[in-house]
Amino acid sequence: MSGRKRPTDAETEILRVLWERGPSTVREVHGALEAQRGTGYTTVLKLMQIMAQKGLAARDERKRSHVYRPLVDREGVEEGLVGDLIDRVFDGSASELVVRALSSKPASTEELSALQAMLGDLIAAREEGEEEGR
Amino acid sequence: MSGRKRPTDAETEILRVLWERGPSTVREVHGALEAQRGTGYTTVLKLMQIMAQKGLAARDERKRSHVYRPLVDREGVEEGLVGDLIDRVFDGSASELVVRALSSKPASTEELSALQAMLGDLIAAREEGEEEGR
DNA sequence: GATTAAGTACGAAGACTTTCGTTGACTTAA
DNA sequence: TTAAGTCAACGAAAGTCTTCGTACTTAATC
Repeated sequence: MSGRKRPTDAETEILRVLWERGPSTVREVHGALEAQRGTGYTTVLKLMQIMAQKGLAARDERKRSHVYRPLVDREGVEEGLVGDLIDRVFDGSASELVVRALSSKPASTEELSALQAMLGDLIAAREEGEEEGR
Repeated sequence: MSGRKRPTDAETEILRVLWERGPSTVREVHGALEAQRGTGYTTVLKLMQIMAQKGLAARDERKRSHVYRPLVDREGVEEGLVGDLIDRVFDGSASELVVRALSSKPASTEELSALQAMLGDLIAAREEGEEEGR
């Protein structure tokens, strides 16, 4: 098995920086992070070392400042985190979670329309597949 | 401030039982839980004591077996958990989370249709409100 | 060469979660 | 009235997460 368990909060935060920036040094990640949070440099360093150990990231040690890159892809991690929440809290029902998501963080009307269209496409695709199956 | 922080995994699991069953004793919660997980009785007891202390639940000590009831409502906790994930992982965008949710746990076609209809209602409601504003 | 700066490595502390054993009190049945 | 069962209360242990101080190394600068 590879990255089965969900990354911790701090790890997720760092992964987001790595996904955003691409391969980065500890200093760069720390710089990106301290804008929002006031974490110390060695804290970020330690976390990234642990992440490398866990297989969440790999590091290139050729340069003096090691360069870290994510070893897990964004989509997969996001799906894992959401899926875990769905299982733990919403009894496995994605649509229950969607309902709560929209009441928690109301989306713009444009986003809602886009979502609606996306659902329409999904449904249409399924109906097509169904017809082919006959 | 009341229940600001998100409940832990174990706490959430117990809250779900309390929401489902209504006010319950430790034994009852333990019974409902051990079907899925093999947690010991005293573990559940301790967790529920902590939850009472944190203000997540209240207990009635009049009977010998104390009866616990949830002090936080399900919708609010669910919104908190989802909202937290949206903030931490999806940059505050609910629709991004929805996309991931549907790829992580594909919903049935019926559910998708229901969701689509719900979005339609939401959008319609907003357009009405907009017109009134003029 | 000596000093400063920038890095990494290490270890440990503190907080939080989860787990359970043990104890003592109370209840019921024999 | 004992014995057996049920329960709450502790306390403590183990695991995880996050944090940072300190020490060591290497590079650049004087």
